[in-house]
Amino acid sequence: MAEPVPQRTVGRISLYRRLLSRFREDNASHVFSHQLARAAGVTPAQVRRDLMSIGYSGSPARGYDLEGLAAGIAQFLDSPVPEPAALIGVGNLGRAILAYFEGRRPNLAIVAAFDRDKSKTGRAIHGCRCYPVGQLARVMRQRGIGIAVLAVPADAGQTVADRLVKAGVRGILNFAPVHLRVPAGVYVEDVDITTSLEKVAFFARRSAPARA
Amino acid sequence: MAEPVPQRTVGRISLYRRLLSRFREDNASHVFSHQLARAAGVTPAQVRRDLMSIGYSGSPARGYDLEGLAAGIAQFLDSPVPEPAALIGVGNLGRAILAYFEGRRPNLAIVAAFDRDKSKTGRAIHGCRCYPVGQLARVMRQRGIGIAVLAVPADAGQTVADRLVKAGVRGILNFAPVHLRVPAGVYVEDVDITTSLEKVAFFARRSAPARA
DNA sequence: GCCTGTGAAGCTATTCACAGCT
DNA sequence: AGCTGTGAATAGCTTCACAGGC
Repeated sequence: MAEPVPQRTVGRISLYRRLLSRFREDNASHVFSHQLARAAGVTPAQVRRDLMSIGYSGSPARGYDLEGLAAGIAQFLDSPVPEPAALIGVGNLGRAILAYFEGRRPNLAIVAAFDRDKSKTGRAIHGCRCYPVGQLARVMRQRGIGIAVLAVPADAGQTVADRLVKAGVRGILNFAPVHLRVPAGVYVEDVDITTSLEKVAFFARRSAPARA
Repeated sequence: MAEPVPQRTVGRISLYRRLLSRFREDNASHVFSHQLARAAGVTPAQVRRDLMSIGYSGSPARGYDLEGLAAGIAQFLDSPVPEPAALIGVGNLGRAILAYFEGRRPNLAIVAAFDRDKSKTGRAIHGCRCYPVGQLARVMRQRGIGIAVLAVPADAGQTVADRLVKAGVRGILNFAPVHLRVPAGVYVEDVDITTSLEKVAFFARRSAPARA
């Protein structure tokens, strides 16, 4: 941990981990960098550099040991203690996100949901209890929640972000199409679906026409 | 259009456009680069360079004309003709995406949905007609669809991508947590929610503890 | 004075290319 | 022969800093 690991590398490490299961299914015990690279859509050198930067080593003869690598990634990426997360905004997108993460990684799970609409609160949705936003700070502190997934409309984004910061949030996964202004020390990762679709449309147009 | 505009710039241009409406509401007729920069969370120099790279100029005295800039961005980003898109995978996430884009940009709309589950096909969901995947190629060609949003499980991702390519797709917005192997000329933009959440957890942990 | 447009500098991330190992 | 680990080179992106204009 001498040098800070670049953000992109962290993202790819998470990807590599998911790919490992595929090699396990083939009853392989080791993978080479070029195999992982092919599966991830990056260059072999990139894979080697990424694994180097998290301090994991392979053997020139056999490549990377699957189990050892999985353990190495877990040690690098995962918290040793559970990291409960909250969802704010139980609309269409919020519910889809709840369903998406339901029962995935026990150590990194959405354990509470919040909405301002009273008709959504008081019950459980996809196995997750739903509270009114007024109880945000109380529930977050009580359950030790430091991570939030924000799936509210754009105009509510900053207001909710401010409340999250006051409640001690340390990281936000932001689906609201606004730039959030947060103090240093709070990490924000934006997922901007509209922009992503516009990028696809733009670059699709530039590419060579499929056929005559 | 002498030099190719970088991918990141295209993303930010899309963001800037959405921010413009906020300034319009304040009855402003012009914006300075530092205002846009602040709203977008980037540096003023970045804004100027981005606008330069799409060939739009402001005036040193007044900044950028709101209407002119909006028109300039539209000319750069948008297709002059409608660009119909398809959604493949009408699960929780797929339905949320349909709702999200319903009635947004008339020129860039999801006009057809596909699923392999017969119980979902034959009806309209969020105003979008839903077909069995078997009809993918037929409907896509008939309606001139060149853009696809992929919201299927990981194990179906590559198979569906292959079918899309055969049906003449030019760009894919991929929510499936797999790397898609597509021929050159097909643009793929990945949205990997699991990786994003793991990044948030990772960097949240590194940041300074909120308080004592 | 404060802005834009932009060449040049600076950074960060990726890829090259090869020594060393088996 | 073919792999990993890694310094060095490259490419790509961002920021600096200032000339030019109102």
